[in-house]
Amino acid sequence: MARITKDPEERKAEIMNTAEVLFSEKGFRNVAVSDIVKKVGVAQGTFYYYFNSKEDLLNQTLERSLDGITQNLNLIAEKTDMDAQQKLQSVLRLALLSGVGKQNMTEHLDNTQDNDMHNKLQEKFHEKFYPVVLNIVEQGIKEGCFVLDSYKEVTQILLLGIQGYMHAIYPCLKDRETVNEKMKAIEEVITKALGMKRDSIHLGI
Amino acid sequence: MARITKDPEERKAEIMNTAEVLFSEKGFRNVAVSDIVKKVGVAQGTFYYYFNSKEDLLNQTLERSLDGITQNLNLIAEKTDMDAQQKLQSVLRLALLSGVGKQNMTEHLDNTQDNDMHNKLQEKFHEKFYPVVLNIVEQGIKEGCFVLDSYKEVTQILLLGIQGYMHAIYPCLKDRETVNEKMKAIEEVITKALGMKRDSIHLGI
Amino acid sequence: MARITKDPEERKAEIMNTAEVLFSEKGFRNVAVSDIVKKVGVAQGTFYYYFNSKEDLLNQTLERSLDGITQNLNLIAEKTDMDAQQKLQSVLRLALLSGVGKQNMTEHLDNTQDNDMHNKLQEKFHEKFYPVVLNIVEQGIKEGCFVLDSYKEVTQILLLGIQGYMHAIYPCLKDRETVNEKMKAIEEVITKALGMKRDSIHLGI
Amino acid sequence: MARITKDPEERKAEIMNTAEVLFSEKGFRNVAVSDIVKKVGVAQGTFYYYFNSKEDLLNQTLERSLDGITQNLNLIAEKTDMDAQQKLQSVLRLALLSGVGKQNMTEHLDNTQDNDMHNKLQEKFHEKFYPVVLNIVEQGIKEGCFVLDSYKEVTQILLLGIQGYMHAIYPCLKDRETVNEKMKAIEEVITKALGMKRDSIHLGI
DNA sequence: TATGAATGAGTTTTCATTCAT
DNA sequence: AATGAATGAAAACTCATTCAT
Repeated sequence: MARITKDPEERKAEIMNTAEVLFSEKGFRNVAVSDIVKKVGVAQGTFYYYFNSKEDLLNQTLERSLDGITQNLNLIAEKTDMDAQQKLQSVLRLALLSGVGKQNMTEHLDNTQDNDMHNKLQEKFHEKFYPVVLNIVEQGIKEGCFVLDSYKEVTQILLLGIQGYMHAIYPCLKDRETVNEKMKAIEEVITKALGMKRDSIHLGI
Repeated sequence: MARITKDPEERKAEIMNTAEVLFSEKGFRNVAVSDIVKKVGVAQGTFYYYFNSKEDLLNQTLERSLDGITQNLNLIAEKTDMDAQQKLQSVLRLALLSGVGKQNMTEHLDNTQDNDMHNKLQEKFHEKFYPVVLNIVEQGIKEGCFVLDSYKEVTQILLLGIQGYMHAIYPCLKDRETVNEKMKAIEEVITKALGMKRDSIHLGI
Repeated sequence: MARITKDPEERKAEIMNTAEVLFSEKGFRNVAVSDIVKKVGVAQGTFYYYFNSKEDLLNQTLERSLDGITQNLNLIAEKTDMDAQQKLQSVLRLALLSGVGKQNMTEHLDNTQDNDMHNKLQEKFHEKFYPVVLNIVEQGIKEGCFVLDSYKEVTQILLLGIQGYMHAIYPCLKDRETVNEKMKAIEEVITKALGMKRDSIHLGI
Repeated sequence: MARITKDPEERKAEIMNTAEVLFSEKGFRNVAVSDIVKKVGVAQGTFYYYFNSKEDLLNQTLERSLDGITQNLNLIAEKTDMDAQQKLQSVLRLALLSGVGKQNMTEHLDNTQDNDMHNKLQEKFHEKFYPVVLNIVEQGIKEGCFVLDSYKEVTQILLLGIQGYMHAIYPCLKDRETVNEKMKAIEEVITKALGMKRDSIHLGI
């Protein structure tokens, strides 16, 4: 077959894009490397020139897809003109919204199919997200607008709860009304658990 | 090979026990049916005499391993001589403690290995646990000792958060001190999120 | 389970009846011994008390289902008040008609599924049918109403042709009109190949 | 094991050839894919690189084995310098002769073993053969050298009869004498059933 | 960089049959 | 006559990965 040489970066991106689509359609486990290369139009071996393994591809794909959010997350966190509560609100909205986006990587999967990928995504997300939020919480405590004791642990519990909750309710998020209702619940837990004094944060759309 | 006939219940339990051990050692995906039967000392066919598939075995095993807790959970929930706060405390302690026990099914796994089983267990656990807790929360609201709005959602978020948290910190639960520290965090979230008036619940050991 | 003892013949017949139904529904290969015993309501072992093997069951079942026709076939063949042509006609009608009946043992099968059974049936049928027809043909030659040289071979070819043809067209035999049309073709071949002088035989309905 | 790369076409042919031999020796059902690859000396996976399934291999093998005849069949059918009777004779000889050759795919089988393959071959053969012969018969009717009514059906019956007959007598075809005897029978049926005016066709060797 | 043929271990599942009771 | 638990061989297919070119 004709040998088509491309810019390596381009080629790699091509593979990752295709994989991302296939993974979200059929689940990591159910997508064979051969499926990916077939769709991209390259040889089996080419894949292994760019990635060490299928697992490696998954990692890179997930990593890449979190990079965007992470950057924005950090941007917010570093703002000096926002108080902790404002930051928290922004950061949560961003995460929740993009979470919905990220969802497209997993939404078609019934549970059995592909927990691997979903878990990994969750985990990686938590890894990026937790430090940022923790930072904000610390700021909030210093500023006196959050009041809580085991703030590290509580923050972790809250984030994990929200993540799990979002995962559980994704299928139900059809209309704005439902979304807002769910968001209200999240607001409530956060507000109370962080011991916010003033008014609560607002996440609805 | 010598044909050893046993009481069906016994044989089935034998298989399930062995499977439980192997699953926790190597992960569901990494245990072949052939591994199980080899260890039990029966023929491959015998396995399929008792279970429709490997998946079926997993379901039954998990189900069985939750049965005990579920019963106790319900026992507590139905008590008439405990107020909501007492019930909640008991129920959480039970879950947390047994959760530690349940851990033996997953403790040896590094993360990559076996999300299938773990997720399924989580899910099944949540299915059993959530209704019970929800009931208690409703009771607490009626009794006036819990104060919160979106109680259904908040309860769900809290439970998922705790589950996720427990999962995340299992490797760290070495000494009583650490455990108590983590428990304190859980107490704090719960107490605040449910808007408990009086003193908080206590989960430490 | 309750042990229900029955008259052996009855029990055996019960199994054969059930098997016949299942075979015709799903094909010999696709019916497991366990399916049969389950439906009959006896134990696996009971099956092997009555039959040496699954194959044995098939043979006996087919044999039994051909016995009826064979008897009738012989009855006709032995008549002394019919000439060869009349006999041939009767015999063919009988076979064709019962063939349609026999069809219920194979009609639901797509070709891949179960040629074993069908071939065996065909073969057994031919074994019973051929001698009878051959006999009639010989009579016809003596009587002078059939004129042909290699009568043994020609008879065989004709019968095999008809069998194959019937098999091929079974799916099309919806209405009387179609049937008659097909029968006419059979009449034509027979009449010509056997070199019948007088008018032809008639098989339509 | 040493990795030996070959021209794909060659490798595929190699597999098909080996399969053809094994199938004819032991029957399709009784040949495992592992048998084939072992004999060819390639890995199991290699097989599935070239064929989608064992069934697929069978189809391709049979198809290939009919290709030669089919081409010759058509060549004859399209001749303009032969009358229908000549064509029919040529076509039948070709089929009968090659049929004997084709026999190597099934000759070692006792009846139980392998109807799948044989039926499929028969069917595929009929599919190719029937249209050609039908065409010739139509030509013959136009030319006036064949006289019959339900020519389509009659042709089908004749071909199926001959096919079945050939199958039945293969084991007996030892010497030229026997063959000629059987051929004579075929000639007779054909000649009579098609209502040939002039002298009959001749198939002997 | 890229190809694509080749690898081969690994897995679930089916089912006819046996046999101790 | 009947049970039903137990057997175990067999078999098709998958797919991540390798490697000679």
